[in-house]
Amino acid sequence: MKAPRAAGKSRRGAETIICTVDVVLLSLLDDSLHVALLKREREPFSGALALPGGEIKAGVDLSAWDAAARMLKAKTGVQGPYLEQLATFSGPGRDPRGWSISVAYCALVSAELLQNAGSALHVVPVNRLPALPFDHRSIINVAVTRVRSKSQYSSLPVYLCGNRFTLPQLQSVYEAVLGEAINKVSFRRKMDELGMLEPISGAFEVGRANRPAQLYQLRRAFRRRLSLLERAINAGH
Amino acid sequence: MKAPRAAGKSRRGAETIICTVDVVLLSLLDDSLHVALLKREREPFSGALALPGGEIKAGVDLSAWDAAARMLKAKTGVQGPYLEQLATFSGPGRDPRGWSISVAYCALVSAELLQNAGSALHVVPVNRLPALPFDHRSIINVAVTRVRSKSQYSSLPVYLCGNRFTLPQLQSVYEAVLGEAINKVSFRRKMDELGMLEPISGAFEVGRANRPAQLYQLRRAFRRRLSLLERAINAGH
DNA sequence: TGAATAGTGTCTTTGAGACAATATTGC
DNA sequence: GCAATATTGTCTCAAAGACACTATTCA
Repeated sequence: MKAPRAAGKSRRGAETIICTVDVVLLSLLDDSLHVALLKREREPFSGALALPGGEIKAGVDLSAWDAAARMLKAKTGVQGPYLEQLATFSGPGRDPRGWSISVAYCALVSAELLQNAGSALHVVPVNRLPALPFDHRSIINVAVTRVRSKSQYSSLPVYLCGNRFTLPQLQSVYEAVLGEAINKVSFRRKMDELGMLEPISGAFEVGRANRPAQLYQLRRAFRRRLSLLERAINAGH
Repeated sequence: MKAPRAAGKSRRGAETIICTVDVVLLSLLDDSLHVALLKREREPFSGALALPGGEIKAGVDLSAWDAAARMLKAKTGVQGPYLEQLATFSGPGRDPRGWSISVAYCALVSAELLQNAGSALHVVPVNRLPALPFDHRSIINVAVTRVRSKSQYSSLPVYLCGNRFTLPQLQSVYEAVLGEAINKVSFRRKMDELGMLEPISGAFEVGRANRPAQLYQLRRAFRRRLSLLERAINAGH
C-alpha cells in the first residue's frame, strides 16, 4: 500500500487539477430523448450509474475531443457518431477527489445503433433521471437544452435517424425533440431550404397500406456538418 | 536552480495537464470589434502579445469562471463585465510546456470602460490581428463568430454599450456587430419584443441639432441575463 | 426657417400555417 | 373500391421591410 497522502495534492502543496471528459450519449426511443448511462467500475461512486467518461490521457489523446471519442468507443462501443463539445464544468466540489475539470461532449446516435451497442448500457429517459454522481445531472440537462435549442434552426436531429429515412419519419423526430407539432408543408419547405437531403432514387419505404414514402439520405457534404437556417423551423409557439 | 526535469512530466511518467483560462475581452471601437491583448511577462512567449489568461489556482478559484474573472480583473482592471464560457481548447501542441487545456471565456465591455481600464492593454481590431502565440487566434475567431451569431437573436450587443444609450446608438452597435444595415422600424419592434429596455424618464441625449433621443437602460432583471428572440433581428440577407 | 435626426404610421412583400386535392399503396 | 398516409397546390394570416410623415432640436 502507498504512503497516505491528501487526495489530489502534490508534495509541494499546490493542488493538482483532475482533467476528465464526459459524454452525454443521446438517442430517441419511443418519441422521447434517452441518455446512456454506465455502472461505474471505480471509486469514487463505484457501482453508481453515471455518464461514460474518464481522465484525459496526455500520452494518448491529441485533444479533449479525441479523449471523448476514445472513451465513448471503449465504454459503449459506439464509434464515429456526431460528437460535439458542450461546455466545461469545473470546481473543487464536483469530484470528491479534489478540484476537477470535465469537458463535456454531446453525442447523438440512432436508436438502432444504440440497441446494437454494449449491453451494459442503461438507457434512461432524460426526464426520469435516477440520482447521479458528480454534477452529471446538470451536464445532461445542459445537453438536452442545447439539443432542443439547436434543433429549432438546424439539421441536428438527422443524427438521431439512421442512414436512410423518410420525411415523415424525420418530421416526427423533430416533433419529439422540440415537443411540439410542426406544419407538414412548412417542414418540407424548411428541409428543402436546408439543402442537406437527397432522395435515394428508387428507394421507398414499403409494406404499409398507403402510398410509399421516398427514402432520403444526408448529402455527402453534411455527413459531419450541420446545416443552419436563418429562421426557426417552427415560428409560432 | 531547480533540478532539470522534462517539462510537464511528473516523476511517475504520467504527463501532467496544464489547466488554464483565457479571456477574449471584446469591445466596439469605431464601429468594429476590437480585442484586448497584453504583453506576456513570463515564458513561454515572454514579451509577445496574447490574450489575458493564466493557470487555474485550485486553492483560490471556485470554478473556471471564477478563474477567468480573477484573471481579467488582475490583468486588465475590468471588473464584473458580461463574461460567458466560450469553449475549451486542448491538446499536446498548443503550449510548448506540454499537454494543456484552456477554458476560453468571452467578455464584453463598453468602449468607454475599456479606455478607463489598464493602459497596458493593446486594443486591436479583430480583423487585423497580429501574430499570436498558442492558439489564441483561433480562440478569438471563435469568440467573434459566437458574438456575431448570438447578436442575431439576442440582447447580447447591449453589453457593448454603456449604462445608458439611445435606440439609434444601440441600432448602430447591432449593425456594426452584424455587419449589415437593419430596418429602423423592425429594429424598434424587436427591441420592444425583447422587453429588456426601459426608458429613463426625462433623460434625453442633448446637444445635437435634431430632435433629442430618449435614453434607455437595461431593466434590472436583464442586467446579467440575455433576452432571446424567436426570430432573428434581421431576417433577410 | 432650414438641416438634421428621432420617432411613428401604414402599405407592400415575404414567409409560415391551414386546408384541401391528388397520388399510391395493401387489403 | 376503401382506408391510410405521402405528396403537392393554394389560400390566408402574420411578420418584416420600404417609405413617408411628423416631431424637435440647433444654427
